[in-house]
Amino acid sequence: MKSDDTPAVATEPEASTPPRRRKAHIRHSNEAHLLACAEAVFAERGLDGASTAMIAERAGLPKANLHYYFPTKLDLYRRVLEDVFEEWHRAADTFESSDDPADAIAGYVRAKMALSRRRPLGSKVWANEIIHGATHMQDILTDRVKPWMETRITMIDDWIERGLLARVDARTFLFTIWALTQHFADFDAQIQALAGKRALSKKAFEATTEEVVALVLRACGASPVDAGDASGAVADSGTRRD
Amino acid sequence: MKSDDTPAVATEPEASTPPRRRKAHIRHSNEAHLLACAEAVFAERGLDGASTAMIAERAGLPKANLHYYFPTKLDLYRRVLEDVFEEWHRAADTFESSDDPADAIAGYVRAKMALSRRRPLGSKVWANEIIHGATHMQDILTDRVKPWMETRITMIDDWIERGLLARVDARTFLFTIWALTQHFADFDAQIQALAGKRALSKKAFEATTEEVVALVLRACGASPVDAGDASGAVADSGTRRD
DNA sequence: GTCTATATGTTGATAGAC
DNA sequence: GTCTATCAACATATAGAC
Repeated sequence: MKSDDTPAVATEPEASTPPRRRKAHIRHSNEAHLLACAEAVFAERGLDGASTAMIAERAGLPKANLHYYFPTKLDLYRRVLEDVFEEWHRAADTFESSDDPADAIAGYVRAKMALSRRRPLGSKVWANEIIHGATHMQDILTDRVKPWMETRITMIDDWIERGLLARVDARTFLFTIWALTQHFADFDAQIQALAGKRALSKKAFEATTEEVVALVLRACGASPVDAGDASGAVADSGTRRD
Repeated sequence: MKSDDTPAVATEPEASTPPRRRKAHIRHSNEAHLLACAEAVFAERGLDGASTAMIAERAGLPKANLHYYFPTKLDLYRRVLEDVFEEWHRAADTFESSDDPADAIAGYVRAKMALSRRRPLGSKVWANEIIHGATHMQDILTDRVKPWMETRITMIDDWIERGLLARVDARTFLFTIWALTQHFADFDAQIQALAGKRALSKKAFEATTEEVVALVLRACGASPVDAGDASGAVADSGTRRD
């Protein structure tokens, strides 16, 4: 983290690559490496807190080199946001994996949790940008996220009409899934401070994932996909009345 | 917002106030006004993105005056964080308002949603700080939030053992409530972009609040407190099985 | 495609007259 | 308690030799 001499060489070009392709490869490899380092620094410090010098240092390149590949800091930031969106979008496909609501929703929640685990830094950059007004990603939200959301709302409303789901507000329900799953990436510092641990182990994260799946499925009134030990059921008193 | 001449006079001192008290009043009033302006700028831009010049300008005071009241930017930032925590802590008392889990949980969710509505900027400063590692509030988390959480976990586990709640992981369930309720403050830019609206009206926010209450109560297997039109019930097929 | 040196602006913080 | 003038440090971005 505070390394004064990170080598950070990103996949050396092969010896026998022809000149054209080698240059293209260098560009591609340096860009990818810079993007990864930028994602980390933007996640840790935010757009304003991150300096091009910090990103370049982490990448093991001189600052001028960074500006050679990405003319301005904002260009680099935009590219990071777009990358994060593309991965989110791939995970979002899970929603269509099944026509059974419990299946589809559980699958989506698991995919989102896995993403929070695998790429928490991207989630943080995204969250940070939205908190500060989403000024640099209005187009992504309007042109890409919104259309996706509209189709899923139709899907959910259809499930409700067929009696497969409780009468939830579809939009609020989708926000629920996002808020919950991304919380484990964005707020991990708080989770660690309150749980007194350094970081969640793979096993603990999987347990938490199933806990979240169960919470979400109950919240929307979909029955559990596979009955775990005691996941979906109220202890013994069923639906209580006073 | 881009006003070049915000007056921003915070409650003028009364004419007949004795000199001592008047000076004290000036200090108190200026500090409070600066804290409010700082909260807004920190929320919009983050710790690094916010400059003392911006905060001072919004407060209608020269920058040197800000540094007279708050020696460093970090001092000011810390005070904002502490203020936000104190209000959060007051809302958290709602949890103890009833021994009935549905009552207590619904009340807490409503209090948290009301806070998100009334003071979204504070929530954003808090979220921003956690995303970037919570380095300036480790003590608040450890000394104040964690003890609060431990007692509520005991409470929830007790409800579960008495069969009043589904077998949820208490910690994850509390994170669920936080993630969900704070989402409507922190991510409002995304919500507005995706809903295509400027901002949620008071009525719309209240409807969303009840939707969230219903989701949370179902998620933890507590029965609804007061049966609304169709809030807590699965449409007609009850707990479905394939 | 790489990198040293530098131009130009902004930042947090202070000095010191009022 | 107020505020103008100022400073050293650091920011983004570029010039131009290699």
